[in-house]
Amino acid sequence: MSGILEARNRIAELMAEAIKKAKESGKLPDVNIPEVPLEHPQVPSYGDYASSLPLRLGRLMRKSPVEIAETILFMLPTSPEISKASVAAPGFINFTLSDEWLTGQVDSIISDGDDYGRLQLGHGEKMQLEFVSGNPTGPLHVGHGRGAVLGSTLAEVLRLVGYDVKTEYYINDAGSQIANFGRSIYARYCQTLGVDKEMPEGGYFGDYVKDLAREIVADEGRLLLSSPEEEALARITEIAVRRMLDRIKSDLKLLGVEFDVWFSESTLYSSGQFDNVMKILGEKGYLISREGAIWFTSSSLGEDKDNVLIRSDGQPTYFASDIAYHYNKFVERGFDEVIDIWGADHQGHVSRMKAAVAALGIDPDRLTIIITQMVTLYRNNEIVRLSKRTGDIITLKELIDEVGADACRLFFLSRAADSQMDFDLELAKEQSSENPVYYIQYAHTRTCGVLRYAKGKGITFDDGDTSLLTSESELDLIKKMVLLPEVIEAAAKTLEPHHLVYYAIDLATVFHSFYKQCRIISEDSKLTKARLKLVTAAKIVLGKTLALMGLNAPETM
RNA sequence: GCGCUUGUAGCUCAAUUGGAUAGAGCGCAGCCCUGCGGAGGCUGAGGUCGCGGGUUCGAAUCCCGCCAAGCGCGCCA
Repeated sequence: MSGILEARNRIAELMAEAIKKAKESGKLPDVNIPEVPLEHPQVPSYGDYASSLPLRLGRLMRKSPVEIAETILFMLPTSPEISKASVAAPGFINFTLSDEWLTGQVDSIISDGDDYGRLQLGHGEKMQLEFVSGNPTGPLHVGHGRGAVLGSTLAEVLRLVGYDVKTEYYINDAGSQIANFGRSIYARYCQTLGVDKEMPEGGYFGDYVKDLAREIVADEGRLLLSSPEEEALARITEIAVRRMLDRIKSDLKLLGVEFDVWFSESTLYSSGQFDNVMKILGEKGYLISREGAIWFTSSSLGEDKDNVLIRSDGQPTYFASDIAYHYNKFVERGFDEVIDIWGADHQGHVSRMKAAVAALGIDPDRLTIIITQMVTLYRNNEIVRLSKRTGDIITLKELIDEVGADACRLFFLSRAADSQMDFDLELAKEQSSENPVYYIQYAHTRTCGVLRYAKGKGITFDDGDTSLLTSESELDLIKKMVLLPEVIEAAAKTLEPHHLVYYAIDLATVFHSFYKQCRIISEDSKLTKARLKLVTAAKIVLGKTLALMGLNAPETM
């Protein structure tokens, strides 16, 4: 366990011990004590941790919270982590971490190195994280980018805290939309070769469809015109989907997002898993035949209506294959927990998916669905819906090309998933020099610069004594560095990695402030060595935070 | 109409999940280079936390009711 969490636990233990002793000696009534709450006071002068436990015990114990707090404080054992504990109205106990403990953490961070922040929360539990999963019928758009950044960051965080995480992209390569896409490509293919062929109704009219058709013409020539239409259609669909997927993969790679598994929907059918799951649902009595279709009786599970699984034309719906897919995740592949990240347009699907999982006899609490709200693009305060270049919807690639991958990631990451976000393209570019991403990265390059300079001067500092770090800006920096494990813990528990962004900005701020305040390499060789250790540790923490967010940690800028 | 999500500084967003004086970036008004990288540091102005009730020691946070925005409500995915 990392330092700060040990210290925090220690404080909770000390309090529990104090209360126990107070109860035994009759100074406090014998009531059950809830878990000790510990938080960071808003005002730094109050201390590093505060507990409101006395306030909560007030009613239970029928005593004034201040009195309870004073009794606990009186009984509180001393501990090297804590230099000061005090009572504050209306019933808080405030704790200050000792300078000795804090400066000792610098050495501890250095020895942890890249493992700094590693926790054991997951205990190797098998967890699957599915995200993006955009249909291979078109390029990824901006909203997919948000899910991609959230998902990939979450995966890193959850791995770091001890989950066995697999990331997965579900490829909807079966069903009516794929058929429709194939017919659209086929029509464009024919048209490109001067053969009259109408686009299907509700087909894909984007320019990328024409581009794809032209690519296929370039590769295959007129060959497919001579095949029977059904055969040509199948072949063209296959080629087009593969090409679309390649493009999706490369767009994601630009954002630094890669997947462990690309799962094909059509394998659910070819392997018989789909039929098996339908059979199970039928045996459990959740299927009903009505109006020529087969329905999932979700209303019996508290949903507001039933849902069609097999259409009257015999074709399964997307929902049906998604049920089979989730059965595959939990039962066939044995994931303990599954997290799906979906766009806002899928939120109507959430509760019925959970109902379906429950119907299959799987505890629906093992499935967590995160909905990311919409991204609205702006340019100079005007909403941008369509790309000037193609006239189509703005693609993820265009966004990355325009603002850069790091800025793109940081921006997407800095908003909680459930709040809609506005993304002003001009602002993102204009501010590029003032952008938080550069501010954070610059802090990292500064650590590198100093360490380079020290190395050039032949300074070694393995024997540096960190207890010499006593100035306010040094201790403020250490206090912030020490918090990373707590931030990671919070991000993992709430599945909200946006905390990392705010932490990174705070960390960069205290580092820049320290850098301004303290001359690192000076005539005082002992202090120089101590400060170089501090800079080394700061580099580790900044680097780790950037890496977790999937941002570059440049040595120079 | 029903469901989900959101409403916090001029703008974009946080708030350790019920805690003490609600914070940051941008923007705005100033100040700081005799420094290892100024892509930096420091200071200031700016808030009825959408509105109204309620719950309790304590509410931006929980409950109820309004108002507003986004997304759903298909034998599309």
